[in-house]
Amino acid sequence: MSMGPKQAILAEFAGVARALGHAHRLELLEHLGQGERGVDALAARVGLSLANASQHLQQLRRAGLVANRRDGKFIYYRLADDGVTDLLTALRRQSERNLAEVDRIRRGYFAHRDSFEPVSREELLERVGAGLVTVLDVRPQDEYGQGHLPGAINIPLGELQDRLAELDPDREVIAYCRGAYCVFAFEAVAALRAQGRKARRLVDGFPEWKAAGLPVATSF
Amino acid sequence: MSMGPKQAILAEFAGVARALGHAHRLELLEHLGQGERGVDALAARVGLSLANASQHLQQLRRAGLVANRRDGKFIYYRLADDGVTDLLTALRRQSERNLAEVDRIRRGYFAHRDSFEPVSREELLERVGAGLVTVLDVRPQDEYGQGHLPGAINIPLGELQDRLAELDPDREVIAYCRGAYCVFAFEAVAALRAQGRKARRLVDGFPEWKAAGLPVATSF
DNA sequence: TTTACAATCAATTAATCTATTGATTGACGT
DNA sequence: ACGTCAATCAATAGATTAATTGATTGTAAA
Repeated sequence: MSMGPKQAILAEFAGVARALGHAHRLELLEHLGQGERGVDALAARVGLSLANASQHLQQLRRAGLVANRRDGKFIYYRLADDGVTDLLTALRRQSERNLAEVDRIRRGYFAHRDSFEPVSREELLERVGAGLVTVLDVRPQDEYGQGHLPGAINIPLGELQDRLAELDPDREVIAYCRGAYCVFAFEAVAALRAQGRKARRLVDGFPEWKAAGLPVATSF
Repeated sequence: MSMGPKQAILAEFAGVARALGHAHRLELLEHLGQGERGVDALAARVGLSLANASQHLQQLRRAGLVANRRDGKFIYYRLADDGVTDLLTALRRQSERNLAEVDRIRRGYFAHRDSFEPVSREELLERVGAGLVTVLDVRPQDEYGQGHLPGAINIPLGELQDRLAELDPDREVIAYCRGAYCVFAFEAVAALRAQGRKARRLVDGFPEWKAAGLPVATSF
């Protein structure tokens, strides 16, 4: 079964696409978009067995989408480059355009959908510059530590109720988390609004911010 | 087996990715990037049985990547929108970046690779504006008829040797065909150079030109 | 060395995907 | 109505992929 050069190249492309063709792998990539992670941590977050997560990660590696390094007895995975986030964004855009299904699911789940008009990255930069808003990172602390928006304060979603005092009541909050479909930012906005605060969420999340070449802060 | 909303959305995305995960479907999309096509014509060009092509096309349709219409007893398929080409471009970019394999295949096949530095769309527009170049479309006549670069002349690759007289020997030729991996443009450039002509190829091909929002001419 | 643990590997089963075959549907021309 | 042809549908066998289990490899600490 000989194949022309074009077919061979297309088969390579198809291999990359197939690597994206599984919800668990997309979720792994989403987490890796936050920064480097060990296999065990990834497995726990995505809810996979260790062996299963390992095998999915290896498929991603074979497709050239992620890379890894060993440090002591841990192996850390990361996205191969920022282009991966671009590809994921392209996939999301196209999927959103064509699949009413996505919208249906999201609307069905997030009750007050008019609450969720997202803020663009440009608008966020403007309003931060003018000192008008508080940027809130609702991801777990370790993800925040690995990289976050400059000036963002970190209150993981679970602690939000108890730490409301840390947020200036007179400033609008712009919340973000992992990505466009990370539930945390939606829920944070809902919770803050329930308290009478002004709150919106950033369009998509941290990986897209980083891939757009905007500044990133780290804190350790 | 209940699934959170995020998993459900990611499963939709994965479905779109999986639709791209087969060389035959990518080739079908490449042809559809040229314009509308009937099932039979597509099957013939890609080398599939009619039923097989039909089923692949239906998978693409379920993923929202293509649409179709009926005209008499024929059913014509087309790309759902220009965003599909963007997604394919993103997939190609990422694949190229990571897969040395692609380069190896291409270099193995196209002998004089230094001959093939591509011309950007911007450079082509500039040089056409200055009247310095002849734009050559080497696709089959019917694909040309369905849409081509403004001012391009159409000489299918097979007729190139016999119709060399139609090309001004003092002007450089910029050739293009279906896409970045369409063999025709490479071979046309090689053939023209073998005749002592100046020739280069356009980076990628017609669908990308169209997706970039640049003007398209049709002739029937 | 021994122990412990992170991660991978290997092997299995269940599920899904592919290509082919032959039957069926829908639309045109006679 | 009938035959024809484009395309889809339905059913199948073969191939590929996914998740689980238990064994194995590599590294660090006891």
